[in-house]
Amino acid sequence: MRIHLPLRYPYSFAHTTKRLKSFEKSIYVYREGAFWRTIRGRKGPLLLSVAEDSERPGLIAEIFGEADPEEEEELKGRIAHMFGTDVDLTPFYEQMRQDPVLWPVIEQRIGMHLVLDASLYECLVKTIISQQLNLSFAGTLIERFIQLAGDTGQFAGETWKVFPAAEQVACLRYEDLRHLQFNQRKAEYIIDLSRLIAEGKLDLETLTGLPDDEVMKKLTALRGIGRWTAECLLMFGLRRPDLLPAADIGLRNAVGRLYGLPARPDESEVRRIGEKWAPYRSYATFYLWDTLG
DNA sequence: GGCCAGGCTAGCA
DNA sequence: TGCTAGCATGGC
Repeated sequence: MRIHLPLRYPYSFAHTTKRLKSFEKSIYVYREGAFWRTIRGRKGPLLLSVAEDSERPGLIAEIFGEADPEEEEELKGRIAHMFGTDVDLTPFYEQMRQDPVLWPVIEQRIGMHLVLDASLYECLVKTIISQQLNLSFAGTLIERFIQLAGDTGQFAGETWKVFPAAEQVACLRYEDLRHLQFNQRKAEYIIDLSRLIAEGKLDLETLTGLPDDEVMKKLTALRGIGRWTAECLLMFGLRRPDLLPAADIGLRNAVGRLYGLPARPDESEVRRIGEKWAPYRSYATFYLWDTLG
């Protein structure tokens, strides 16, 4: 199945996928100009490749595996949402020109969009795993988690891992994750969350229609999810435009460095500096994180 | 070896 | 309501 996706420019596929290369593991691969990963379709795992369309402006997505023909429109919508193809960055850029410190950072990355995870569940689990860990080790743990709990798909003779569904993780024991070097509480957070979903007591998709503050309230009521994790889901799972995870250590470092502050700013200082980025604080955060490399 | 990581909870004042 | 120790382990 081949799907053409028109783009809203400015859109730089190179800037947009650059960040993904650092996540290259079993479910993310970037080769020959195309981004590859597995997703879950109605009938089972699918392999997705996305690249720039060489014949006309836009992206071209190819889907391998047993996709339901009636699923095409749905898949098109999902991929468009993942890659932000209908997001217009122009108003954000117009506003950021007013910030002489941040603008040069943005100007070097014109057309950089955010690529979302394939599901809210995947986003939430990855974010919980990443809590308080350096990104390198967090990536190692995510990879081990996928290898342990994820299933596999066969596509054109190649075997691919698929990010596990909540039902698969719900069957694990805490000690299974302990063996991967998760701490006890993180193992509990992830398995307990997965059990809630598998038992039908929590439906992350219902968050899609709620305003930011209600999403925050629902998520932070769950054990293991604090403000930072909820903000990350809003930004990286739901593509909400105006979040500022001001307590985030990486964001504080980036702001301190860029604005030439004598010491790392605290949360309130970041919030004060970031006020002028509203209503696009998520994008400002995303571009600032990108400066950390 | 020591300190820090794109935090959160539980326990205490 | 606000503060803090403890968590586990890699990276530097």
